[in-house]
Amino acid sequence: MQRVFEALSSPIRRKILAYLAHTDLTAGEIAARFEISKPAVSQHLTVLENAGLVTSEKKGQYVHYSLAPENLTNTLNSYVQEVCPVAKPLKNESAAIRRKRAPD
Amino acid sequence: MQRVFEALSSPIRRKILAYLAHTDLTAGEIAARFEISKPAVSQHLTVLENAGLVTSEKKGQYVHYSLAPENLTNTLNSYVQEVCPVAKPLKNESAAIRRKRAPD
DNA sequence: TTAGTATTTAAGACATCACTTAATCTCTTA
DNA sequence: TAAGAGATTAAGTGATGTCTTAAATACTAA
Repeated sequence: MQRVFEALSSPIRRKILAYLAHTDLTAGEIAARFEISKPAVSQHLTVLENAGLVTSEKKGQYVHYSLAPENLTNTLNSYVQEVCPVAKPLKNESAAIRRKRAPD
Repeated sequence: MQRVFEALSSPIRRKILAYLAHTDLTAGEIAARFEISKPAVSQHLTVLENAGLVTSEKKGQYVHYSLAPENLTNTLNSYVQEVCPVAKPLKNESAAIRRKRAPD
């Protein structure tokens, strides 16, 4: 919980998550999308991984990073429910998406 | 967005929000629940207010703080939808709560 | 084995954050 | 008006976060 919110407090880290939401990327591919140094990006990736928001897998000399969406979703939704139990949980558009899925 | 996540990155500030989720409190009542100094709490309240997560109203010599649940809910839910558009948005229990409300 | 690429680790500089105490401001009430 | 309480502002200090460059590690391929 703490690590998740700490990880999300950085704009760069949120941007990394946004990239990974579209597709997996290697460390180098992620670093190429920012103007800061590779070690700096690597440190951000470590923070995200320690928060359980991304996973990494070494393939040869590359390290592939993937989004771990469940932890982010679960943490934020749980927190919203904890602090705002009576709040309208979602915007209409997302509610519409949800209706198309099988409710379990 | 940035201010919201920045505000939520502090355990003390999240705890303040949790208190305010139950009831409005004055600055002094909030400060009494923590071991840090009153000015420190006041600074945290400023951060929360600048993020739009709480509102304050001066009544006589007291300042009453209230949760502003909509901004928190909207920001976090929007963010979840942005990064995890295919994720199951809410836990079952909260989905149940939602079903009881009028969907608009 | 050697050179080159991908990535992380290490060390240190600099900025920002969170706290403290002291001072200030506002309001109440004797 | 003066004293006192509630709250914030100001100023300074120590801790934490984020960046850099340099070095180390791991893998690939000539």
